[in-house]
Amino acid sequence: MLDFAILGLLSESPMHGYELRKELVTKLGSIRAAISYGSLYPTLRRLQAAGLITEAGQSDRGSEAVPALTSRRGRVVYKITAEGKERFAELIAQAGPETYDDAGFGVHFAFFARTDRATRLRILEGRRRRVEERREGMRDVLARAAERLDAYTLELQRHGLEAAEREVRWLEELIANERSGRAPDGAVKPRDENQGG
Amino acid sequence: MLDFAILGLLSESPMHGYELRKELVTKLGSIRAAISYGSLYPTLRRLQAAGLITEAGQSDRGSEAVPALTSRRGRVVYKITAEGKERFAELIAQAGPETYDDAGFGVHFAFFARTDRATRLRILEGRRRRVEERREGMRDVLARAAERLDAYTLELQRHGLEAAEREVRWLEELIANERSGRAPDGAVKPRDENQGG
DNA sequence: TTCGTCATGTAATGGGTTACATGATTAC
DNA sequence: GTAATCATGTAACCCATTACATGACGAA
Repeated sequence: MLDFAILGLLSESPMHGYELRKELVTKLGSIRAAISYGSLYPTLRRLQAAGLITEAGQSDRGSEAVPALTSRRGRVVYKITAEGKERFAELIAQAGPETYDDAGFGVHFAFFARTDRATRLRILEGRRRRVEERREGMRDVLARAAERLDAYTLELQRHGLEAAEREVRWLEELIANERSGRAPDGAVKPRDENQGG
Repeated sequence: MLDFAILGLLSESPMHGYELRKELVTKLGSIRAAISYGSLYPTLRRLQAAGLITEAGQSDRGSEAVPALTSRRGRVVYKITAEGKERFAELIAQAGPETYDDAGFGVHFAFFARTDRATRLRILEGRRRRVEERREGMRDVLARAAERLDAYTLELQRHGLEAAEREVRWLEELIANERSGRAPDGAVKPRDENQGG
């Protein structure tokens, strides 16, 4: 999941770890808390060791003046490699069971702008089915075990059920939009969805 | 979290692992998926080793002597001990930061029927604050970074924001009910109709 | 010079999962 | 007597967290 998100962000532009973490918040803030450094930095090293990302040096991207000379420590800017792009393309094309849970779905959705429509549809439909199953489970409990459950437990189930129903409706809308060729904001999408750097 | 839930369920009635897992689903199904056996059974052993639960011995199904030798398979019914009850009382009285995230809040809420009102209020208010912070974060992103984000990322944020707003309203209702001495099932509480479209 | 923020990193740990492996009970 | 389900258990792993530790750098 982290691999996926990092590759995705670095394929938009080179960044250092600290910055990456902030971008992760703006991109995935609605589906998970900020990633910890204890997770982020080892992951960057691992991706680098695997040849999927590489240190960019300081030349490409000057939002500000980069300190001319730093000794050992200092910001390390990473950029994605050709292999990394390949790997990201593989990940973004996946649409299996692991793509339907909260985390997997969220990350995939966050990169839907660079996912082809057929894959988007498969993911949305898989996710819908998954949420419908959860919804049915909760309906079952409410129908089957309501009497022996206390008021708070019931309220929790009702709230969960409502959230599931709402998500299913949301997904149906998104699916309908995909089928009719609209972006989620209702605008008709341009033919080419690739974005420049 | 598992410890908490297991102690809570076993303090209602003795159960074996498999049964416990099913009860966990009906009690916590709205906040997390079913627990795996690879997590459940080792936890039971650990709780037993810690003296918080103990084997209830004779089965409720009338099977007699336990085969003393090699394979001691078969259902193992556990019940809570006095120490376990104490521990559960400690856990249920907690209302700290760890009680405000999704998992912690959900489990605590599921046992609200056995939590005193002051603690319920502290937890609900702490949770509300936590969700409000998330909500503000998402509002911030939408206000600050909307232009440079694609339609799907924005839709994800909007959906997350809406969910957070909804949860805050739900919590406010619950808090108001607690303050006026009503249970969430509407026993005394005049409950609104489900809002329509 | 001390504080706050940016920035990177390691060690220990945690709380689970999946895959594997087997035994006991029930329905046919 | 066998298939399905109930029931328990272990080993290996995974993906992250917290706590700790260092260091650069600008501003008060």
